[in-house]
Amino acid sequence: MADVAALAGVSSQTVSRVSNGRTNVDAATRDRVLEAMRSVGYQPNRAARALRTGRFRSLGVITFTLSTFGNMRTLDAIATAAAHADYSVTLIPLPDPTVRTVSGAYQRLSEQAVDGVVIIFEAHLLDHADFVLPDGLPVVVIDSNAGAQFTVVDADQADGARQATQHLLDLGHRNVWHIAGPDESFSAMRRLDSWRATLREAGIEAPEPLHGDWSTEAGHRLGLELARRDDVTAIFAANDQMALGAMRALHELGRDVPGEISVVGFDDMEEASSFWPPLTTIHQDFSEVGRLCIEKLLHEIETKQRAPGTTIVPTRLVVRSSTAAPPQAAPTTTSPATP
Amino acid sequence: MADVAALAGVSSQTVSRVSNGRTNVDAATRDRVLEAMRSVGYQPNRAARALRTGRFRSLGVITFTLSTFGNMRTLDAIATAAAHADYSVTLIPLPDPTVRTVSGAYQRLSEQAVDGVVIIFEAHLLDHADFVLPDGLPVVVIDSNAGAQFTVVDADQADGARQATQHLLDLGHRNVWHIAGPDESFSAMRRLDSWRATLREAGIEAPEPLHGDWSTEAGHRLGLELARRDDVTAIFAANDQMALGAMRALHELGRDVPGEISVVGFDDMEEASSFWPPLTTIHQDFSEVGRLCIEKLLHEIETKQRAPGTTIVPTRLVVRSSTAAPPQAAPTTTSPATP
DNA sequence: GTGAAAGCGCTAACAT
DNA sequence: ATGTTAGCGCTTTCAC
Repeated sequence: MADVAALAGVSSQTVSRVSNGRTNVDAATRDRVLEAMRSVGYQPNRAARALRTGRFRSLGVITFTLSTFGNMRTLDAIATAAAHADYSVTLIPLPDPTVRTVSGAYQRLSEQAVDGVVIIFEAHLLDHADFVLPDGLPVVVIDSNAGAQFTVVDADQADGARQATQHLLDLGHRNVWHIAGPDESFSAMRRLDSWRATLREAGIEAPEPLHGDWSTEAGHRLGLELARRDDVTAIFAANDQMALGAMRALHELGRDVPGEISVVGFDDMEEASSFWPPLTTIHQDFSEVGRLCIEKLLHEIETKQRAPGTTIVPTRLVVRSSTAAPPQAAPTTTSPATP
Repeated sequence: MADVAALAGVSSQTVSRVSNGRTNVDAATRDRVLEAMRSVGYQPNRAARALRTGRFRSLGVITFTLSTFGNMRTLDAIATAAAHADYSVTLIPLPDPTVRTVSGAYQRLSEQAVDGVVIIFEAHLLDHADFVLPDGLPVVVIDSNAGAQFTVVDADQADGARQATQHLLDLGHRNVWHIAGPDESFSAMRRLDSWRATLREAGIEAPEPLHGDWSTEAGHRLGLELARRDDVTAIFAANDQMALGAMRALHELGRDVPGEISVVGFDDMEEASSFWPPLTTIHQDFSEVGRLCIEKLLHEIETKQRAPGTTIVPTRLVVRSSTAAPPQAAPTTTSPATP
């Protein structure tokens, strides 16, 4: 910077002003400085700037795994939205809980040079003693019910599960079986609760749900169990991957989808429309969730005000070919009451 | 830091030494400092440290999109390996090329506070005038043929494509059609070249390849074309998603897989084993690619020595149920020559 | 083994 | 519109 200042015949302060796009610089001076910057190959030092301003212009994203479809899509949206606001995104992957306890790494997340963080996992896990967020660091949480304490952004899990279950009921199914996600997942529990509530509203006692870990393998294993029973005509899986695994199990056992058994997923991953049969599922707008996260987070950073509360992004049913009326359902006959 | 020093009754210098784990500190003094740190809630300031040392302990990952399976998995592996070495990972998403040209953002990537970068896209795109990497910044490239100039780590695309094609040939297919990736992709071209070469070695003239953009939609569209021809018995798709789309097209047109037409993919994404039929594909070890990237990059950063060259990670064929002998192939009869 | 002094590159505050 | 001064929190160097 000193070089640039010398070359342009100005003070380093003026160089700083030009570098930061301040307006109170004479046009001619600015050009001279710009030219000097170019010839010297000047590039601001972020560390020095951060040290001085106390701001890193960087956001942290904390997550256990990137390997689920939803987390990845959300991360993509977050990175894009952050870049748009000229913030960089620092990934803070967490080893799984057990390993973490041992290693004691990330004891003070605060060492990370970030102005705020997005957390993509259940907030109650933050209670771990060895996982400490610095006081005052703005935080936005996805997939959580911690709205009272944190700023939360999430897709409408409950309504999505309701739509899925209701769709099956509307088709004439007498009951709907559920392949749920793991207990620790807030979304999994929301979907499960909502599925059960929807059945109850229809006067139906929900069967015992099966629990998987979101993987196709779990879906396959659980699907095999369901496929062997002859009273099952409709399955609502808590995500597309388990739905895919379940459909594979159904195919293996020669059960026709949707002729004998209907299947609905959740997520609407890109591949879902090419599964066989194309999967009826609940569409989640991950991009919008990611975008809103950054919007909220940036707002908290800039205003220095916490704004706890929950923002819900709608989900919607996408009907494709994995659902149909149950085999034993009588065709919809014109009731005598209506001509 | 000054607070800690005062509380422990030592100089800030000693606090620094303890903070950095230097050995030349008296055990008693160290304990006193540690205790003081705890009670004050001390946490080192990364910016100040970076300013002083000139090192950020952060790695950048530059990529166009996270939405392809391979990029995602690679990023996951990179983040994990980097965290292991106590480096953080900064995501540097690039808007698509056209937008980039307009915006002129990322003109100087160097402003990012990173010690080195991993680039997950074709290196020749670096030639764009508005995309400048600072001199001397260590770089590792994935998916590239720029081994002479950069350090490159990649899966063995050529051998994978060879195995896929040969597998189909070994099954008795007289020819193999190819759904290729986009021209700009180095891996796509490697797979295409290798497919063609393998056919040529078998004395077969390769048919005209079809080009998709890696998406299931493209696979579906191109699969429809292929499905309508009656001379096609074997398809090698350049990734699993296009293979999935192609299988959907085949199902829609009532063509049996693998009875009438065999399909092979590339990537071995987690879902592939649950596609219907379970997909025969080429397994890529993304974790190993990511791990090696970081290993190489860290080595370059620490030694300050560039080490151009290409490291290849093996790929392997995973046979599942989407491939079989062609319908018209005569059963393998015992040749008169062998008893 | 420990401390004092200096300065990394930048910008906020004030002065001109 | 531009310059001067000071200092952010740390580590390197050198002295003791």
